[in-house]
Amino acid sequence: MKGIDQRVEAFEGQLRKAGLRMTQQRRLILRVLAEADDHPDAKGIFTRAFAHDPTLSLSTVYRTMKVLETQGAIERHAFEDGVSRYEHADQAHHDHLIDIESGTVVEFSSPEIEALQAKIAAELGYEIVRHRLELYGRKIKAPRRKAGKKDA
Amino acid sequence: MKGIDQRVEAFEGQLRKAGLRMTQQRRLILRVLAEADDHPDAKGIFTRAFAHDPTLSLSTVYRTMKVLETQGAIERHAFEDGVSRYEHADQAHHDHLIDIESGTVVEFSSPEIEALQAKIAAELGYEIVRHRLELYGRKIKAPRRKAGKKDA
DNA sequence: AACGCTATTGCAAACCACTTGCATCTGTCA
DNA sequence: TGACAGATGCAAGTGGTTTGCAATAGCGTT
Repeated sequence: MKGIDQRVEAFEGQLRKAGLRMTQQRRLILRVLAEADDHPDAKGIFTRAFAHDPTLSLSTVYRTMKVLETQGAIERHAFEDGVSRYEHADQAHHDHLIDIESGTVVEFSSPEIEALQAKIAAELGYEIVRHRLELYGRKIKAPRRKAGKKDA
Repeated sequence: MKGIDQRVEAFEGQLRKAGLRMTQQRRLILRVLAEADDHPDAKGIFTRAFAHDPTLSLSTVYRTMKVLETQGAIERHAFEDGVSRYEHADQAHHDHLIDIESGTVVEFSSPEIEALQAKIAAELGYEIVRHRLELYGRKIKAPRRKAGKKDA
């Protein structure tokens, strides 16, 4: 991990500026998010945080996620399973490829696609405000390997 | 309209093959869908159909949509507003651009983007099963005058 | 045309993810 | 330290969608 504390700290300042408070709960949730390398949903975040503070409530998680989202600290995604999933927003823009068998989410980005999107929108008389691009696929079974390398 | 009855008829055969029945309700809902040129949600479909048959229930609409989807007769989309919206599936594949101000849905398709998606997925070791691409944007106000007063 | 089997329907209750009202608690800042 | 507005926990509420159940109605058969 790289600088979870700094992240939390930075966010605290951001909150202050908005007249909001840095509470224990928010600190905890922030930490959980910073440590997550997947895309957990509210319940998942709650579970992880609850382990550190059994007084935490699920509504606080939801409320916190809303605050974090409004502050631009996290991004919310709703994949096909319907629930909202979150990830911290301090990374470059990217889209997602979801493994329909394992649920694993892989991130990718494609400037070419983005450019095409903008072009298409423009042709239709629109300017893109945001977009949603999700690929649902399955792993391609490695086509017979010749020199026996163990696979990942 | 172009061949709503044929569509309904064709679907009836399809149902039969699956051991399912063509009921009045399904006929009605099918008709409503065929006549729709937008992307109505369950409630919308229900409202339109209810006007023709006040005994119809919302649960039947939901159940029917599920049947239709499984049979491949319609496609279900969940845009950002969260509710499921439907459209009949007898048209070419396309994606959607949603006007964030009016909610209007514009359809478009881009073989180039699809190609890029496949390429990206392949590079990640995946084959795409399906995808979701939605552009959210706002209409560009016609840039009539160039030098000077910005209206609004 | 009536029969019987079972898919389908309507209704109400259940679900689920998420939100909210309210009384209490707790950051923050003077 | 005190006061006040923001934040929390709990429970109840929402809104979209699903489901259990008894009644109904397609559809192949007689």
